[in-house]
Amino acid sequence: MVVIQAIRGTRDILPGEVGYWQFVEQTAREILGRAACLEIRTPIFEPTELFERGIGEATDVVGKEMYSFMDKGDRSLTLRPEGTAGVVRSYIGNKLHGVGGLQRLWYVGPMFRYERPQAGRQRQFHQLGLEMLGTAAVRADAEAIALAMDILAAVGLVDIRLEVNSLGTKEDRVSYRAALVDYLTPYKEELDPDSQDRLTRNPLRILDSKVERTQEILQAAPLLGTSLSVESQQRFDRVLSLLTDLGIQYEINPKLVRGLDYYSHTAFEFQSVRFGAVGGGGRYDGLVQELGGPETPAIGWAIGLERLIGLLQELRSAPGSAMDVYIVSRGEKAEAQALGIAQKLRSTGLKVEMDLSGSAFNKQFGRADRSGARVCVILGGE
RNA sequence: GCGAGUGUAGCCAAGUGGUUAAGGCAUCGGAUUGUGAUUCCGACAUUCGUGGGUUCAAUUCCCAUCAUUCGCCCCA
Repeated sequence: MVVIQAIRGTRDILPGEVGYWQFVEQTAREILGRAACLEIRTPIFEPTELFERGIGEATDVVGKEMYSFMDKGDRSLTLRPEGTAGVVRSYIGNKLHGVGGLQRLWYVGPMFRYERPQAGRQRQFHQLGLEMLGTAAVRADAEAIALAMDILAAVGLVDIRLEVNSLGTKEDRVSYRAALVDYLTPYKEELDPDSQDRLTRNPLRILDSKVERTQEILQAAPLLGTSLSVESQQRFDRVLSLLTDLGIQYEINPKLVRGLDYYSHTAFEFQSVRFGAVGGGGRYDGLVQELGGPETPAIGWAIGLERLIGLLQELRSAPGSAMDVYIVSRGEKAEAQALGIAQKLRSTGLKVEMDLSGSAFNKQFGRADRSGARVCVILGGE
């Protein structure tokens, strides 16, 4: 028999690890719930077109990482590569904007990208995300960031660096894009091949190239900040000042450009040493309209749970719950009684494990000890 | 999609072109023992990811394939 194995890039979250997941999810649920955020559960697959229109066809996520397939009705479907597009689709389709303006929606669940697995990267991974739809308030930007930082801190990740930047408006980016292309074009031959390609396709992404020579060239390049309109700059300053008021440390990274097309104004990432970004987000004022909804400003973020938990595992052991009682029994009569007693104790709220082996007492005691139960019930005699 | 490494039991892991593939941990069975600890005995890979090739002979050499790890691209 050939053993069937998990699909490449997927993995099982085994019982020994699942405590971390429950802990993180519960922490997030509490913090977000206290902030009037409502959970939303959307399908894990959507029409391919949703992501093409929402995320942007020029992005790598859409261009080469989508997990797409045709269904029996000849429709092109895609396993969601991120959460925002689906939430926005739902927001529009269910007319959630009619419910009274602002919606703070959060979600957690699997996402899929067809890539080579690597440290901190899988084909199926999980994200926790928040989308605040229907507000352009500067305070919303700070609130969204603060909630994410609260969650990271509450699970114990204190050495996460917050990087922020402003991408300005669409118009700001158009003018910046032109300025950047003007600057880089004379150096075209010296850029790495990827960046040369991006020069026409997606110039802003050249900014976070890791190629040394490319970064040298960028030293003197114009910065996004210089192309911001006065209004955009003022808006950014107000966001920063709110963060400062909240005591949230941040670093401005003028080269921070997010990978998806829909961002504008505030963009941010939560950086770790081991994985790079464990999460990130930003404002996406144009997306809802882009997908056919009413003009709706919005901001959101997502955190990668595999990465978050990977960091957490270095800091603490798995949150778990030992049994309260371990029941040992030997002999036909005692064994028959054991089950009834176990059920009775469980009905009172105790966590009870029953030994089913029927082996010698000292063997059962050994297991009772290792179970971590505080009490051992012994049934049967010699 | 590209580059490099790895693939021997639940886990860690030695090993060699040729009779029975070390060892440790864990597990299981049993014995001893007034502590569930220790000690002792026993069990636990017809087989070395899979398929093919070279060879008189391959776990060991070659090829392919799959998986996995790390890096690039990109991102969570």
